[in-house]
Formats: sequence, structure tokens, C-alpha cells
Amino acid sequence: MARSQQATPTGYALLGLLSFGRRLTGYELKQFADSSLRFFYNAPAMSQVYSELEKLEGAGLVKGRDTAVGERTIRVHSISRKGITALRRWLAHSAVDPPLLKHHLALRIFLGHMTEPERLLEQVAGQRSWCEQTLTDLAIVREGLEDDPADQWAHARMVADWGLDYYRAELSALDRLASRLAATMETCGRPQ
Amino acid sequence: MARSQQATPTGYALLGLLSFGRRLTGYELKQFADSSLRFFYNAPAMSQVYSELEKLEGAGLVKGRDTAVGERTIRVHSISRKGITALRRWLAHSAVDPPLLKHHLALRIFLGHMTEPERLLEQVAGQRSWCEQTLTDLAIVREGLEDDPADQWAHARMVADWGLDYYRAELSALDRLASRLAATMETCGRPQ
DNA sequence: ACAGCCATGTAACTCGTTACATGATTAC
DNA sequence: GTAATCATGTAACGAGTTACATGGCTGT
Repeated sequence: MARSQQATPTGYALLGLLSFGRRLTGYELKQFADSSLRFFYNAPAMSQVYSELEKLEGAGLVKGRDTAVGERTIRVHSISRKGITALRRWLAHSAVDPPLLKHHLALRIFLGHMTEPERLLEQVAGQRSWCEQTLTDLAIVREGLEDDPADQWAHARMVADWGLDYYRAELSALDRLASRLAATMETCGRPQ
Repeated sequence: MARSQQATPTGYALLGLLSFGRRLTGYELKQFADSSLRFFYNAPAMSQVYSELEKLEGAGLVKGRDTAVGERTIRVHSISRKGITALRRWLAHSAVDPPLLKHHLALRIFLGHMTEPERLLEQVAGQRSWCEQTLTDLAIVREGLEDDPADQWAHARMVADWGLDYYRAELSALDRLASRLAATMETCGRPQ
């Protein structure tokens, strides 16, 4: 029967955010994604959030309800029973693809023979700042997750800690790279 | 002036592969990508290699030449002078985007409250095998890179070693995750 | 003879982005 | 009042994939 996928991975990711049980506007869902998904799974653009929500609603996996808020109405979304079933099925049965990585800095290093070494070091430094910032952001998110081992955020904490590991490793790999680059510059630098 | 990009990042990545100086068919270029780019920058599909080559040639960054090989002709490609300039400029002046990551396993963990813990552990194990395999593949590539510190492969070796760091860290992060999941299963497992 | 690799593409589609457009509400 | 944030979309495009189609060459 293998009916074709009801949603894309990003669609399921958003459905997953709704599976925590809150009723959210598209805007809020985007904020949620930016403080969770973002660290391990490229958060979708605002416009995609809306279009995915439409698709999910079309497939009956999400319920949207127009709600009066003062003068205007906003649309809040929640996962449907069918959505929960579909999500569970997807999580249990679909293949887990290997991580997709596009490491732009690594590409720059790889093509280092076409770049000034000083420029390369700058770019490594830039990446380092970004990585530190991300680590700080993630640490804040992690602190915001209460430590009740029985609640529904237990897995979120695991992923957050995994992410802290991940970005710390990234940071030290970056540092090793930088010292190696620096060493090469001394050894093989401009012939004086 | 900021003339619009002459190529996409993937286009430049392929151009970069040609910057090592070999004359390659599209097919060979794809193989090269699969043994280098692949470890840090999603290697393009065969069909995309051909279409990017066309675009690069259209922009004058690559020269293609039909070459007789026995009965038939194949098309070999090399980087042009203009291509070298464009690549150097791109490497030096374009912004280095942060790494793009879609970690499908992390998403599965994050949504762990919707999955059987046993299933989750299986998926972690699957990821672990993939990671080990990738590490093995990369180690072989690394061995194939001669250790002359002055040659054009010096940076390739740096990236390879960076990659070994990266995948080893991924592996241990995975193991920490697995033991934590196992611990949770014991503590909070099925109420007997 | 047959399998598997070398070699080159086309067509259709999906996923996702940026830029644009609009307007209400809230904080200062 | 005015800037930031909340809120919702549309349109055009770009990047990348899978599936399909073709055929020569190489080793057994």
C-alpha cells in the first residue's frame, strides 16, 4: 500500500513541534523552531512554516482554528489525532538518513591552495565566533529546560546535551585547524 | 558593481575540484567529489555535475574539450584562467556561511516522546554503523594523501584530519547518547 | 554472452529561499 | 508618534533530487 509520504521531513519536524501539545500560531511555531530545531536541523523560513502548515492541515494532520484576539483573529494550530498517528508511524518506520552537512568553511580550507593563508585564518576565526555564539545560545536553551526526568522534555534535554558536545567538538576541531594553518604559515611561509 | 554570482556554491566546489589541475570528464569529477567533498559538503548528484559543468562553461570558467578515445569521443574539462580568477575572488570575498546541518537522528531523539525507546536505540545504533563506515572510508582517503608538506594537497590533508576529528567526535557523542537512553529505559522503563 | 562500469544527458518534480506586500498591536 | 514585534501570506526563483533513457567499453 505504501501510500506516498504525507509530509516532507521538515513537515514532520514541524508536526513534531506541535506534538509537545501547545497550540501555536505560525509565527510562534517559527520561534519554537528557531530555539530548538535550529541547533541540529536547519529551521525553515517563515514562509515555509506557513506553507507546511497548510499542507499538514490539508492532509488532516493539523487542526487550525481562527481565534478572536481583541479586534482581530489569529490562527492557532494543534496536532490532530491523525497527526499523532502519522508522526508516530513516520518516526518508527521511515529510514533515518545520514546527517546532511554542508560545511562551507571546510570547503574553503580544502581549496586553501587558492587562498591567501591570512584570509583563511580570518575565515576560521569568523567560524569560531559563530560557533561560540551558537554554543552560548544553546547553553541558554538548555538551562531553560527543567530537570524533571519524567517529563516530556527529557529527550529535548538529551538532544541539547548532545548539541553541546557537538559544538564543543566543533570548536576544538577548529582550534586544531587554526594552529595547523598557523604552523604551515611559519614553515612554508613566504620565502624571505 | 557586485555583479551577481557567476555560480552557486556547489558550482564553485566543482570548479575548486578542477583547480587541482587535472582534466576530468563529468563522470570522473563526480568520483572525485565522492571521495573528497562528500565528507564535509554534500556531493552533488551525477546529473547536477553535468548541468553545473554546462553552466560553468557558459560563464567561461571551465573549458570543455571533446576528445577521441578509440571510437568515441568523451568531453574532458579543465579550469580556465578566468575560472581561476573567479574562484580566487569567491574564496577571498564571499561570506562564509555557517555550516548547514540536517541531523535526522537528532530530530528523532528530540521527538523521542513519540517513539518506543527500543526503536530509538536501534536508530542510534544504525547511525553509529554509518558513522564508523564513514570514518573508515575517510581514513582510507587520508592514507592515500602523500605527506609532502609543500604540495597542493597540504590543505586536503588538513581537511581530512579535521574530518577524522569530526566523525570521531560524532561517534562518541552518539555513544554518550546511547548510554543515556539506556539509562532512562532502566529508570523510567515500563512500570513492571 | 553477460555483468558491470564508463559516459552523458533530459524531464519532472520537490524542497526551500528571498523578496515583496500588508496591516495590527505593543512598548517607549 | 514611531519603532519593534506580531502575524500572515504570495510570487518568483534557485538548488538539488530521482527516474528515465541511451549506448560504448571491459573483464570474465
